[in-house]
Amino acid sequence: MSQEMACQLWYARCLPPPALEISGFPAKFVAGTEIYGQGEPTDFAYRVLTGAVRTFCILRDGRRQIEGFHFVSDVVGMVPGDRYQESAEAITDTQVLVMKRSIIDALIESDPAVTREFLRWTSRSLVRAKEQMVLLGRKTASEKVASFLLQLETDGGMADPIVVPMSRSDIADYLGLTVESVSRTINQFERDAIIEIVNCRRIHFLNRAKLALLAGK
Amino acid sequence: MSQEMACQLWYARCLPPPALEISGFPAKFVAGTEIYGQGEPTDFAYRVLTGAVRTFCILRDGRRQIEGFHFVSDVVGMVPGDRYQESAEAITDTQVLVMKRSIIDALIESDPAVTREFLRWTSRSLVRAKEQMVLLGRKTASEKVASFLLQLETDGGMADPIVVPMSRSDIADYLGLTVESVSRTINQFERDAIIEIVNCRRIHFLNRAKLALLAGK
DNA sequence: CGTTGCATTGAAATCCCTCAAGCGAGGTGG
DNA sequence: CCACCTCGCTTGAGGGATTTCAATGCAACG
Repeated sequence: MSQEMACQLWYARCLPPPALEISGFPAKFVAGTEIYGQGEPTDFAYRVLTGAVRTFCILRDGRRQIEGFHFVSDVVGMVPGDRYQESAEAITDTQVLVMKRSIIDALIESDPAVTREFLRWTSRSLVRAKEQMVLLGRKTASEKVASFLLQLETDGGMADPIVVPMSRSDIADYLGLTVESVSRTINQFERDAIIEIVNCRRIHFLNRAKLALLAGK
Repeated sequence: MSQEMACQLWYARCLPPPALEISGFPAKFVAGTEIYGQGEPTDFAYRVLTGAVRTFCILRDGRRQIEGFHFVSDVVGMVPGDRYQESAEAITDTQVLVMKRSIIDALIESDPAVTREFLRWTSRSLVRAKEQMVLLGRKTASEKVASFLLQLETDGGMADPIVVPMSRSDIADYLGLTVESVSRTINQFERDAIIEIVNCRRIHFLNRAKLALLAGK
């Protein structure tokens, strides 16, 4: 793999600093349960060991915007301020390493190498967030779903029939669409022979080039 | 002003580290001209001294997503990687302080206090970006425009009739709308006695509470 | 075998976009 | 100085992509 390619992947994943392999205690969250909630004190950060996590915001009337999906080795809850601005839930049964923020923060304060790692990580997360802003603001439903599928492949590091751990509803709230639109679009992709839906949680790419073209940019 | 309030503003503004008051040379950009372009090497960062700047991405077919507006004391071009992922243009005539990235990067490498400042700054920018994702993905046109107007007031630190330095087209591409929708919404706000349009670049708030309610969250 | 939750599909509605024209301020040249 | 042009903003009418509403299908589970 070329240097260039490695860099691309690094960008895509936004891998957290190795420093976050610091000591913590393991915990399990059953699918659908809350890991932390909007407004709670930011006492802990969580490294995903198995499973997958969603972070999201809820508007007064219940509309939900999923800000990101987080897979093995990702870290969630590492946000500034003393209250979480968003919530996090386990998508599937999930094991995490729970780390005290006070310890991490102390490490950031005391070890410049760690600080720099976090800065790199955060900067890349910011780049990612900006790409998502382009998707949300200016892409059509087809483009959104195509982008998402490709993103899922890179992020999950999936084998050929990629696994879709999240529900259609999660995908919708991540892409700024409705469940129905997501469903319709994915099934249209199958009719167009771009993908094959093995089952609703397992998708096989038939025409990656077409998908990439649709994803636009 | 309470500590709490000061913190809110700090969040809203995402002020860059004072370390970025490091030496550089001044430059002027006429309204509408490019400061840096997508794909160019990231040799410089720019601190806005006067005027306003927009950063944005362009899709193949010309669709544009404005990622942010940047006012006096903001810094643009401080992104990871060796190529800009986005472009930046002067909205009005703008004076900037041009700073060599190599110098800033060296400073980040050598001075832990500076590194921490940048980490805080980037983290807050990330929080801001996530809020924008909620806006783009889940808010209606009215909610988007209301949010924008309030945001403009906080960011610009404007007096009562707030100044709108950017065009309707810029606003549209920032909110994921069309020029027409922005225009219609703003004028509807005036008909509803929520704002008074002194002229298209100067708006007076008549009912801030209503506006905040509309902005949702 | 009924229940429950998620996914799919269809039909109708709606919000926002597209297209088109008019308007007004600012700049330019005759 | 004023006609004229240009560009950005506004306004209207119509259309379309996506949502909403509603119903059905389907797989997991007790």
